[in-house]
Amino acid sequence: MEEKAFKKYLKEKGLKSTKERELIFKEVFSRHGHFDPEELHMGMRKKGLKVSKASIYRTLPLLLESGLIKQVEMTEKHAHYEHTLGRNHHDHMLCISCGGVIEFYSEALERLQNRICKKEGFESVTHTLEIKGYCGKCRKRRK
Amino acid sequence: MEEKAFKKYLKEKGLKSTKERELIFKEVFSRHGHFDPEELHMGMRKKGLKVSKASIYRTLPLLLESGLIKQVEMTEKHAHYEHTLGRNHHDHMLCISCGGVIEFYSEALERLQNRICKKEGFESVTHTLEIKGYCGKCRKRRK
DNA sequence: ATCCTTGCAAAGTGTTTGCATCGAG
DNA sequence: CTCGATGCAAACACTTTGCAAGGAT
Repeated sequence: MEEKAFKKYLKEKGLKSTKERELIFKEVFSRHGHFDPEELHMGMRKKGLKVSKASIYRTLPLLLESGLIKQVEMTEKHAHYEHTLGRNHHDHMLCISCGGVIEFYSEALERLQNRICKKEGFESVTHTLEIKGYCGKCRKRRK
Repeated sequence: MEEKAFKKYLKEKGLKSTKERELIFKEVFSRHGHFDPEELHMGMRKKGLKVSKASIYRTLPLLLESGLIKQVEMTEKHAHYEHTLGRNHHDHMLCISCGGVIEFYSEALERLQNRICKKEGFESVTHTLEIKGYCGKCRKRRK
């Protein structure tokens, strides 16, 4: 199991391997799809494992940092809106190295996405695409 | 101005056109990028317009439903995670209505993205695509 | 006159934190 | 023995709601 990876990460960070962290780790990896902290807590509770929500909330960022889980639905914690008149859509490329942002728009990409949505019976309202990598300048610099 | 569209929407719904709703409408459309309820409230306050936060929170869903604004970067109000082991890359469709998540993968989409990156001189490392909209079930329910 | 809307403050959610205690190293 | 970790409950930040008073139709 990749539990070792987690323990290794904890050790490197000078953090401790505790029973609770182990239990949380197992619960996370027993799941197949997405989960939120609450679901995780309930899942453990049903199995008779008693770990506080606080520990779950404190452990998830560790799993995140260690790369063992990832966050989906980059939820800002509050609602954001924009009005729909006169703004056109674009996507982003984010340079990991210099932090630069390239905005781009591709008609072909939009069309392809729509086709994929149709296949799933999904009605697209909006989307966010972020490609992370290295921009032209930084790529040259790295060589 | 599209203020008429809003008034029309209110009328159809049997709701009233009030001074507060008008002010909120104007503030929303005076903005160019994204905003959150708090920013909106502060913006109005600075102009000496006094409308309660509650009214803002009650008016935004109306603007949303009327299609005059859209919601960005927010589907649910809590964190979601998934673990990264043994799972291959996939993207997500998020249902705005029921919170459901559809995972999908498209080879064609990946290829197209790579092509776009190449054109920009960008070296892609990873990406996240989230399409927000209405899933099949919710689409039917809305009709 | 009716019934929707407002502002306020209280109640809800989801998440974070202070503190006393516990336990891994 | 030493610090980090835990559980609990209080604190937080954002959003929703109950209620009495006000206002649009």
